[in-house]
Amino acid sequence: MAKVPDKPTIEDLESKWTQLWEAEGTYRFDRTKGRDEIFSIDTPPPTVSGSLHVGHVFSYTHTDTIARYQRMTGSEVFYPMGWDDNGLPTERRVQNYFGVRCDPTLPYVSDFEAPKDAGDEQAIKKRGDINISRRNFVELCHVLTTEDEKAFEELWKQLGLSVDWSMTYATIDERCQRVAQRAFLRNLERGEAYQMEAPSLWDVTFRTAVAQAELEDRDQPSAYHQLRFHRTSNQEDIVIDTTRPELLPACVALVAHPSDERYQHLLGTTATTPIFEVEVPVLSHELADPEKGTGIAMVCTFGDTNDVTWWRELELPVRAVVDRTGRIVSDVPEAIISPEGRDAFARMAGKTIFSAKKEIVEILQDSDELIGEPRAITHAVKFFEKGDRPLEIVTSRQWYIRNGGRDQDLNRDLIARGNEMRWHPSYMQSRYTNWIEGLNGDWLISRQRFFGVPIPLWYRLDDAGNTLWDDPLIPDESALPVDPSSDVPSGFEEQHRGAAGGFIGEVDIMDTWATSSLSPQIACGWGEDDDLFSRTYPMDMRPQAHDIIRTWLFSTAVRSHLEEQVAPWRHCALSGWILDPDRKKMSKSKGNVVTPKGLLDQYGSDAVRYWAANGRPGTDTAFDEGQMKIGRRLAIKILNASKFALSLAPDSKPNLNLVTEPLDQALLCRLAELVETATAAFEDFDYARALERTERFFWAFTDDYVELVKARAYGSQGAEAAASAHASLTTALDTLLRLFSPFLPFVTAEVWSWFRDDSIHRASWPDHQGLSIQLDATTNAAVLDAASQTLSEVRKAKTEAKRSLRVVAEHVVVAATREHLDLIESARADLMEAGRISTLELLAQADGNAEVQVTLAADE
RNA sequence: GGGCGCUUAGCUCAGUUGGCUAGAGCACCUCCCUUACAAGGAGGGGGUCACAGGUUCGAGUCCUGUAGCGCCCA
Repeated sequence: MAKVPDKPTIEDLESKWTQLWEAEGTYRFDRTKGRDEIFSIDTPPPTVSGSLHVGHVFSYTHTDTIARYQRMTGSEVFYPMGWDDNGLPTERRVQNYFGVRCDPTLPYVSDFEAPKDAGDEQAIKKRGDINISRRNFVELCHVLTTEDEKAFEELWKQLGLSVDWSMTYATIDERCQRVAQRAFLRNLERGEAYQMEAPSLWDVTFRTAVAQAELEDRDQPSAYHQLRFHRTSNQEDIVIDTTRPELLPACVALVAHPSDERYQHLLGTTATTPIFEVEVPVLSHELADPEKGTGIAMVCTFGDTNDVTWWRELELPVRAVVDRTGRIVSDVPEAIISPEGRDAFARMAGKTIFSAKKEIVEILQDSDELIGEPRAITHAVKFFEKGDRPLEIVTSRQWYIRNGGRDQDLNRDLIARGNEMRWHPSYMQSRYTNWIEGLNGDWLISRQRFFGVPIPLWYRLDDAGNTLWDDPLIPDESALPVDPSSDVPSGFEEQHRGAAGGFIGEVDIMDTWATSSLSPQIACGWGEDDDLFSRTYPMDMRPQAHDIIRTWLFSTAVRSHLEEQVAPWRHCALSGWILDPDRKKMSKSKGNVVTPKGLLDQYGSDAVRYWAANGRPGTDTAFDEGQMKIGRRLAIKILNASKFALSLAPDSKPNLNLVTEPLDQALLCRLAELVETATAAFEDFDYARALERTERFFWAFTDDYVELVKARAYGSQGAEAAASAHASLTTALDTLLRLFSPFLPFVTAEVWSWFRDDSIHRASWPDHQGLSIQLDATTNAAVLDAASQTLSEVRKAKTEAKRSLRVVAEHVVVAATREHLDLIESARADLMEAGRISTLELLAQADGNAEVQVTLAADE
């Protein structure tokens, strides 16, 4: 047992205690415990792409307070940490850092060495990018992410997360790949995964399909172009407004609202497109907006998602003119037959959307088919959330997982899974429900990227070398993970790859969510460690930010529903965001991100945690160094107050039998109330409330109670009275340290070590009933309030007289009800000593508030 | 346009079954080197709880509407 230091300090507590916790296995998970004894936490693995920011510190601290609380209530906490290193950010860093490009058609080179000039921008620019195979590319990704993971782990340790660091995983490691591929194959087997030639939103910059969850609308300047469509006989033209005149050759129909009287007479007839002279039907559909443009729209392959709906529901043909690079295709669509039409198309072929639009506008103007000038408008356009060019819609073969977007029953089931989880705060559930209700398609999981988990399939080639997409070659589960670009399906040899009668590998990888949606399965050892799985799944808690409800939370619920017919967690805790001082969301793209390392060094981890834990569940919180300063002050105060209590009563074990003084009993009574409140708050995942109440109690404890009993504790009223104060002080200290320990793990561990041999972080959470049951039934907690209030009045009198607090109060008169005076009477001796009162007179009056008159000693 | 939240002191926020004479910290002002703590401590000023109605003995709290802000989705 360490001695109480003369000059306690919070400096360097982090390095001391992280080492001790590591050495003693304080947070080690004991997997022999049964499911009922375990509290399992599904930490969303942070994306390892350079640096953490304070938002991570914020929300992971929230989780850690819950983990620590649960551990103290006797739960065995299962709290592994993962790293999400899939995806674009890593891929781009690898490309730039090493100067390489992935070419999935290249063979794997087993003795490939990372370029020596990695990180040297100029050298890389000079030599140009090196093309390498996917497997070699992924290996380079590992080189970088391993470094990042180390840095992350160090920071988390410094922050004091009570994670079992022996159980980390990375979403691209071999086990995660195996889990992701196995889950996919099971989905495939049950018909939940399927491939389809379908229109999908396509980012021409990233050359990849984009899922519904990754979309965002952005207002873009555009322009309505008014075009004439011609009728077959000499009737008047149909005038339409379009923002995409370059898609005119892709036009397949005109569509008006069924109740729009202006166009009733046209429904069922046909019209021909200007310039290209293609005959298209005039149809009706609810989605045509009579308010928009002229009220009748041109349907193309595919200008926007409405076009896709119309194509599907009106059974229209496909007439694609935009390729995946975002350019007009070179082959003239078959539907265009007129020589003029074909010439016009030839002028657009190969051009970008932008240039093709200029070209067609010119053609339209020259032939007088464009009415007036284009009219500028602003409208919402779909973007990939990470992209900077509007998405195009292309038709391609992609893999999907059913998520209720096209299936009413599944949709309902998934919404119902939301009721199996408790949401913190509860209103967040409606975000989940609303998202599912608004789905209009299944989950697109194909990504035309390199760094990620490959879709584990091959396809046969027939004797003519055509790919037989519909009957994929499926690996045995025991062979997973596989990379179809370098591994060979059973029954084939590498030489058969790409050859007629042979096979080809699927080149796409899975969406990063297709792996990270399996974090409960990954963490709990699904299919790898059935024993662990049965003890930890479904998990108790999943914390996350509220912006990923539609992505991460939802996709995880989908996988869990499909695989285990259960909700993945019992509690979803949603944390808010960090706002900068201008109340803008902190994000890398805004460049207003604060990195946490400096803050942890400057204020101490406990102080930063204090700030974070003050952010209420689900509530956005301003970044506020002032709060960290307060946290730091609180930590120091705990050290000093503890030093005082322990130096007065070094050997005193909390023993409530010794607590005889009414004031001391009153304190413990209030303490029991505090424990009850803090416990209830934690049970409701409201760590912020628990902290706030504990802190409020603590300041009142040091300001008033400690001051009131100080003299008595030094022995001024005899041994028995002193013992009562000692027992009360040590009980309060012992309890407060436990209540603070989830928030301030370092300073509480430090103080605990001054008088206890065990770890406070394995100690039990205080029990309010255990505390109150030992108190005298006649205990009146109001004694503390009355004494504190009176002391405060005496101090006020001294302060207002601009005198020192040490000055003697010769005569103090308290006028109050008999009842109130009785309270003061029972703390009379303490009050007189704390206030340096010579004569304390209690004056009974019938009613009214207590009044205190103070006569100070004359100046010396 | 739909959904969800927020609006309380100059700032950041508490206020959880309606009982408040509305609180805390920061900032500001005054005072005090007091043997746990000057990286302290003791005090003070400061609010028609966004607005308008309603329910109630009683509303910051419940209901309705309005406005502004934010987020998510069309």
